[in-house]
Amino acid sequence: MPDSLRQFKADIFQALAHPTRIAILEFLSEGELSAGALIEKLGMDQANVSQHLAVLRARQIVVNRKAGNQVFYSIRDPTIGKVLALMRKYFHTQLKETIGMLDEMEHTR
Amino acid sequence: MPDSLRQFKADIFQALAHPTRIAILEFLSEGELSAGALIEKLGMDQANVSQHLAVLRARQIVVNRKAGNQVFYSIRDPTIGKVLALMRKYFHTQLKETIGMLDEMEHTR
DNA sequence: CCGTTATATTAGCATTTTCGCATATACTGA
DNA sequence: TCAGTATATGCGAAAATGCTAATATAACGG
Repeated sequence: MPDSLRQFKADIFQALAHPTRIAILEFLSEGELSAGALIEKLGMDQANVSQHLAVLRARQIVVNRKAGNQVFYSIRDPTIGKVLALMRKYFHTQLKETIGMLDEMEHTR
Repeated sequence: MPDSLRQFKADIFQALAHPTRIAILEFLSEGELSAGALIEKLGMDQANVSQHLAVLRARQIVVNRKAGNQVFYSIRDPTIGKVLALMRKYFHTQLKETIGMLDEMEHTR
């Protein structure tokens, strides 16, 4: 595989590599939301959220729709939602293993 | 979801967000490889590859096994392989859409 | 046209990442 | 123990990222 394709994938992962952007995508995975609604749900600064949205837009992970005064965001390809769901599963496995390890250490103390 | 969990996910994505590390994981998804074998397949500097392996190790995405002189790496959880496979699919969709768009532009020129 | 609301963009700064190079560590066989 | 091979680590510079504060743009109601 040419490196440019790997660069493309790396760029997508890079876009996902921030807690705020993950939060944004988790909210959006339940449906379209306005920028303002996201800002409120996240409880973060307007400019900050807008910048994170710009990152997601640049990678075409989200698309936006202008309606009068507001801008509504949604996830462009549901595959991204699946990636996040897989990540959730991965996280649970990792967590369980860690707990198991701690448990083991407890017993052999 | 607490932000610390999102930070954890973000850290995993961060670890995947580099073309070289994606290449490493794609090679490893076919099975265990020694550091030297990876360096040869990648055609990159030894120290550089070693540093990327360190990133993947720190996030526990890969594990290593020492055998005499060499160190063999493998992917710890197959879920990571699935994430990469999904990414491949995502990439194809995106590519097809882009081509379709270009095609459209061609016809309406 | 004006003030207000919603959103985006810019600039400056601190932090993090990546790379190349040099060096360190670990194991092997003679 | 010594030379050689395999791998890891430390360090400094350059580039990318993220935050805050300020400013810009766009649409609305009056």
